[in-house]
Amino acid sequence: MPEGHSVHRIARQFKVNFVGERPAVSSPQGRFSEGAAMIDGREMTDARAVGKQMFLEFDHSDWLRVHLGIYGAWDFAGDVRVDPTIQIHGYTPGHSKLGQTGEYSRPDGAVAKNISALDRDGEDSVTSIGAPRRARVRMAEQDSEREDRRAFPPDPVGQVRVRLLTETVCADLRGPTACEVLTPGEVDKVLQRLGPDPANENTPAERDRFVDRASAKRTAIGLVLMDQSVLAGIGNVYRAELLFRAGIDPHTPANSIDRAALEALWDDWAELLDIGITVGQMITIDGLEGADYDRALRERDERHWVYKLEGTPCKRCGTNITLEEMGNRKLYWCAGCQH
DNA sequence: CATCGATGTTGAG
DNA sequence: TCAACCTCGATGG
Repeated sequence: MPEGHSVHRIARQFKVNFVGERPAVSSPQGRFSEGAAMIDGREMTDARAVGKQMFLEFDHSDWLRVHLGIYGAWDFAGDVRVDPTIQIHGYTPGHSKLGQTGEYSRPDGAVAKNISALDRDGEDSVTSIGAPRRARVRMAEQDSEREDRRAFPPDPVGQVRVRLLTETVCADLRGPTACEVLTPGEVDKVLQRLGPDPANENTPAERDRFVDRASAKRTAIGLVLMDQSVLAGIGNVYRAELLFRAGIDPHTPANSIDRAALEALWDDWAELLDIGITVGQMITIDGLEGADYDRALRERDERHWVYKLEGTPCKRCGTNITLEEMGNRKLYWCAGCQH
């Protein structure tokens, strides 16, 4: 799925295109007709992401909670506005770059240099930022933007669980694991079961919350990082890549890891997440520039250290990358680099 | 064109 | 522990 970064991107798209509007809400597929009727025509007053969950608020009271699960996706259509803080890459024939992103500044004031490579004209790598334009924008595991010549609003394609529709924009949800209307109290209950999310609050206190929860567990750190009640938003890709970057063996019991090392994990996660939100790709190899960076945008193998690279030599030490099962998921790591 | 597998979670057993 | 959820790109014949 979409790990945490995608959900933050989608929430930003809702902020820009729907908050302040009174969308018509329906369930073309029918499986969410009752819930849709509860929020139909009401004003969307907030859009938030916490970990992998998104919450859309209506009339400052009820919330639509959406979890994309492993293959859920949102499709935006119509005159779609792209949030100025995010980039969307995709093949868009004849579509020149609409905006310059320049260097990308992080909340701490530092500048992530490898992002600046985006300001170049690319044949099939396009940075899309700017005014609303007629487009189809898919927000899922892999975001994309295409021209859209269909009439507006488009006929629902496939099983659309929810459609939100304003005069100018349409958002279709398909394949979610969760889609329900909640009261504020019910939302609180969900949030209580979620750990901190550095994209919402990256403070020493929040970092301590993570470190406290993690160091209370003797479970393998590879499992703890996937536990959404410890740290919200990490999935299978970021887990593998974060542990490689930290040089930590995924089997290490969390409670045997230094506080300082756990703090460093939080900091690194905050940084990777930030890049993921901005770029729309899980770029977990640092310092790529120019053609290398462009290649990383297109090819998964070029942006990761270990994920789905089993059997190939580690890019750092040459040891073959290991694949094993951990917690019903595939775990990729380098026995040469991670101890 | 059929089949597989996935960046996730829930809930039955 | 494992199937179900229900989508779709990648893979193979």
